[in-house]
Amino acid sequence: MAGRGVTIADVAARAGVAASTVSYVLSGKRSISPETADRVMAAVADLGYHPHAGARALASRRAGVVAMMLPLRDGMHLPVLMQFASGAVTEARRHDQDVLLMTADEGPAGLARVAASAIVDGLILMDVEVRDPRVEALRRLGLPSVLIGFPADAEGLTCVDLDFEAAGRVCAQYLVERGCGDIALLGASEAVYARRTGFAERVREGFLSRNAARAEVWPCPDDAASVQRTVKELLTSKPELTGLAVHNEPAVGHVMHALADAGRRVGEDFHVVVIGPDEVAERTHPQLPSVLVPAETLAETAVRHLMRKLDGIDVPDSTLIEPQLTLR
Amino acid sequence: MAGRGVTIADVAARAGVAASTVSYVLSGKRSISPETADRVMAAVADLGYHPHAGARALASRRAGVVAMMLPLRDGMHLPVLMQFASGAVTEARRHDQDVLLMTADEGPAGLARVAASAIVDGLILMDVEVRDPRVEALRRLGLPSVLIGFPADAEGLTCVDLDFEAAGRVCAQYLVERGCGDIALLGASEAVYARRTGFAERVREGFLSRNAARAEVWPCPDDAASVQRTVKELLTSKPELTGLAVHNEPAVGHVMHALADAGRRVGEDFHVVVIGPDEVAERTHPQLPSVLVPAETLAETAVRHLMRKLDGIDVPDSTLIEPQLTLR
DNA sequence: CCTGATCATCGAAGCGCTTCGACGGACCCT
DNA sequence: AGGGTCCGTCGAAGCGCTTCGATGATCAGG
Repeated sequence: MAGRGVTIADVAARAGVAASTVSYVLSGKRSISPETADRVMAAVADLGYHPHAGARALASRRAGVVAMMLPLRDGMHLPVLMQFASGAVTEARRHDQDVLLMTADEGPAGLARVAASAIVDGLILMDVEVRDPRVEALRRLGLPSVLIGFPADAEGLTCVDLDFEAAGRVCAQYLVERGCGDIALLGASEAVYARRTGFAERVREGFLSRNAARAEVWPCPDDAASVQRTVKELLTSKPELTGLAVHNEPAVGHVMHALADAGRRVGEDFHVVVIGPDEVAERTHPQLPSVLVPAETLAETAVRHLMRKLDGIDVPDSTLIEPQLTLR
Repeated sequence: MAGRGVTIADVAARAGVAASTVSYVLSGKRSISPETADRVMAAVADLGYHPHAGARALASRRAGVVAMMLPLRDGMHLPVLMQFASGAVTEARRHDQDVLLMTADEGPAGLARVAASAIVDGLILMDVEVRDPRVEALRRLGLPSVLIGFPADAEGLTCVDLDFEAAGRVCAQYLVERGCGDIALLGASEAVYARRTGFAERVREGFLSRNAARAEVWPCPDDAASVQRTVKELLTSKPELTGLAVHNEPAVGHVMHALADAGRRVGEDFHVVVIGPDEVAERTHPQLPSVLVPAETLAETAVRHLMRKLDGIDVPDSTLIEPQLTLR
């Protein structure tokens, strides 16, 4: 009934077996007769026994904890972060692991610390950038890890991310199916393209792959004035444009205004699709179809891959999650 | 330089001392001569030594980890949650502790598990409700803990929260200072009052304490129609009303529309103040002054209190954080 | 009925650390 | 000079678990 202070010896005594036998029942690493196993499990339940995490870590060289490093401070999109954290914790618990939360600003030193102190068995690194000092540290430390996102040099690393190319393709597809003639992708500002080339580039390529002849990609800053201007220029330069994909969260609202100002009726003679979180696509009138970053799935996949690696099972270096188009 | 696999014995050998001496240098629990200490610290740095967390936990009965249980799934206000997590991790690291992330849906069983496995030394429980099964478990387990929020029976527990009564008072004060004659508090729907009486009640009392004769409190659901109706009734029944405090996040936008419909010009002949997150108060035209839930401060205070408790130092059972009014 | 294999269980040896008691030397007091 | 303190350091004993090799017991095959 207690819990606090119950050791494996107590369980062993109550079940009338050796401590090692209890350990084997619990881990299943040697075969134990069903009768003995039952008696042990009953004792465990009676006493409310839980193995001491530290002792277990010391003896087995497995902490039963994985670290999750999140960019907790800056302008990351919050809902995505939460879904991610929630997905990771839930999946980890399914594998009987706990999750240690680290902030990205602990940086490489933080990684070195958790690796050396053996406080965690592995690591999930979120929001990896193209040039990320943590990536080098990771490689040096040899700590099993899974990254969300792709750094410039992913050699030998396990990475998971949304298949952004497919996302671009899905958006183009959607617009073409709606009968749009000319279509365009309104992207992020140049700055974002510069910072994480990979991901914006991949959306562009996917978008253009569908109907390249009549598709264009326009980068665009996200302030109201720039969006207003960009949309105006776009409509002028391509009079037959009737479909627009927007891969720029903060700009979505402004885009809708600019289209309304230009006399386009979205949902009727004009179509818009968003790459971004649900809330953004739901806050407009009319609500827009969207492809979202499936944070929960990403987290689950990352954790699952990490567990595999810890068990010495091979996982693919690179895993791309299929985008899901939500109609509204 | 290595890190992985470096033990205290390696450090001891390199510094030419006994392992226990290294331990004492690191913990400061016995006096060691400066020369020896220097040599040890040099060896630690050279080898990149970090104590093995499991071994340390086993021998010292201190894990160096605290758990943080968050409601990661449901409709909690996200920015608050993130600020909270970020504040807690940062403060914990200052005390050389790590943070284990748990979801509220692990419930009492989760608490029992982490307590019995000694994987954490203490616990921070966020978003405590008036009737919370975890609270009873906590008391039973005797795990050192700090709660954010006040359960019905806080006897013997350490709780931290915003001083909601002061928040109500500050809002009334603000309106009175703006020369408002009659003022009102538009509160949450009855349901919220029912769920966590404490906190809504306390705002009401604070609000009424300032100028009770000319102040009223109106509960209100948060859908557009209800808000529209409530505001209209309010303005009719109190023609001299020129100041309104809104303690109902989702309703704020609707309140502004209703006031505009009624011809009130907020910021000129009418004043509104919000109790809620910054984003809500910033999304209106004009932006509104507001009292926010200081998540980061709450988290830091909670962690600090927990550290104290772990060190056997007394902390107050109940700590109320002063509200801060942000003018805009 | 003996041999060798297989199965279920045990005991002991660590895992890397903290902590307690002990011990020699330096220092102070008389 | 002798006794008592205090200081700095050491060695050994565990913390609670896993894991390895060993040990009986059981059983099939000859």
